[in-house]
Amino acid sequence: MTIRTHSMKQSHLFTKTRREAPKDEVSKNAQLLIRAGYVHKEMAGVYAYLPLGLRVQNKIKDIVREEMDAIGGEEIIMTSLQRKELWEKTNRWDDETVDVWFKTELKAGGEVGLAWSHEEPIGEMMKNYVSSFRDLPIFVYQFQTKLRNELRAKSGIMRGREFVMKDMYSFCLGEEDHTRFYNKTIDAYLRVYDRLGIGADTFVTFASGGAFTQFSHEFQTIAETGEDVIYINREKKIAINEEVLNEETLTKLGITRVDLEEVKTAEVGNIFNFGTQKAEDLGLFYKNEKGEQVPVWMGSYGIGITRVMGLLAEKFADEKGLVWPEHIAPFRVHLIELGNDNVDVHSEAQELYRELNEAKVEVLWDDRDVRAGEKFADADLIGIPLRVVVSEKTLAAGKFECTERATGHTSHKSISELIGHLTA
RNA sequence: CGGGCCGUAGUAUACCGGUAGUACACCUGCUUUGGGAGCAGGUUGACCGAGUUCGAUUCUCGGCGGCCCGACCA
Repeated sequence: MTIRTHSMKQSHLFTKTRREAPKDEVSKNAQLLIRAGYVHKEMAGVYAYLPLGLRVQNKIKDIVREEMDAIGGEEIIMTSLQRKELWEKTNRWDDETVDVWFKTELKAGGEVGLAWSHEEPIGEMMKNYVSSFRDLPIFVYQFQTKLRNELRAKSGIMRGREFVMKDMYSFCLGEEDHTRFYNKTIDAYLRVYDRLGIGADTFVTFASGGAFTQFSHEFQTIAETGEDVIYINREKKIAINEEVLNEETLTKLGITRVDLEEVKTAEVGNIFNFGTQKAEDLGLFYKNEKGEQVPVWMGSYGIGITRVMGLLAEKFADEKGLVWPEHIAPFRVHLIELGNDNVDVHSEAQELYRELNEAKVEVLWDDRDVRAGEKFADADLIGIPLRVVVSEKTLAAGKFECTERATGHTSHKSISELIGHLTA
């Protein structure tokens, strides 16, 4: 699990909120995330993740990590610099074939590529570890920064030139094993999207498959900012990408065109069956029980971590700012202390902060010496699920004022009631 | 890569062929203190290069950068 501090004082946070978004930032996710201090734009399509943004990114990764581990994934990190020769083996070094390459040269001589995918390097690496049928299956995954020289970056953090992706690769004995794992991954992905709060809007989508299978599967989430158009059947919970929408597909899936609803979506995941072609190109073989040389059956499985974050930012927001789901929010509680010059209020806030920490509740404590209105506006913008106010009023009442960001619902709770509520 | 729009303080916006004004932010002081406070004072700016011109932030060209539409996303 990611190690991070549980809580922090807002006076310690170096980022600031902004009243206005940069004028040339049109996408909603970038506007909100920049205004609230989650990300910093370095250049078009390239964003830095600041303390709040990194916490959110890590929460998303944690959920994905748990689900990948649960189906047998082993986490690794591959390299960002990649060998030219490797990609020449599969004829994908050429800019004509792959048009998103960033390439550079070693001072010592030789050309290297900057990682836009890891299919080839990981297949090559596995030659070191796979030689017998006893070595398979292998499922590995990583969270890695991908670099893609897109002609046009757009949509804030949803389509950048540098972005974080979870990519998993499966290495199986043959089609049967592969299919079993492939289907397990579909279930795992659906659990991920459920836990991210977008399960109801996310559809497994039939898309063009490439050289080895008729279809690949995309995971598409209904979203206004989406770049894709898909056709969904809510009842059967299936969807078809427009690129494969034809009579043949419809017949195969047992539906007709009138059963389908056209929606705009964002692709949040994509999984592929490579068959044995890539292993053959790379020379990744194993010996079966009979001593025969057999190519490994490969698959790849991606989730765009930062794209999902952008999508969540857009989907969970209102006119005041971000409204993070509980398991994604950078903190669980935003503790607002009003009237810092009141010694009793301050010590009460300190005590609450201490007790919440002890109860393992992540808190952002707004201990700044600014006016109430500014604290409330910032809290709304930052979008932490529960706002807890400590002030002279709450001190007199003997209970804290607790307001849910999503609903605006306010209740008054004692420390023990609050902790009970949060740890229930 | 094709097409379009744009580039003025940290941010957002004005005006202007004669060296730039406002708001927020920031700094100082006083007042204020439950929904982005008030007053007073202060700091900060024309993307780069060339051309036209007596003079260019303003006009022209080029570069660089940003956003949008399309294409692309194997």
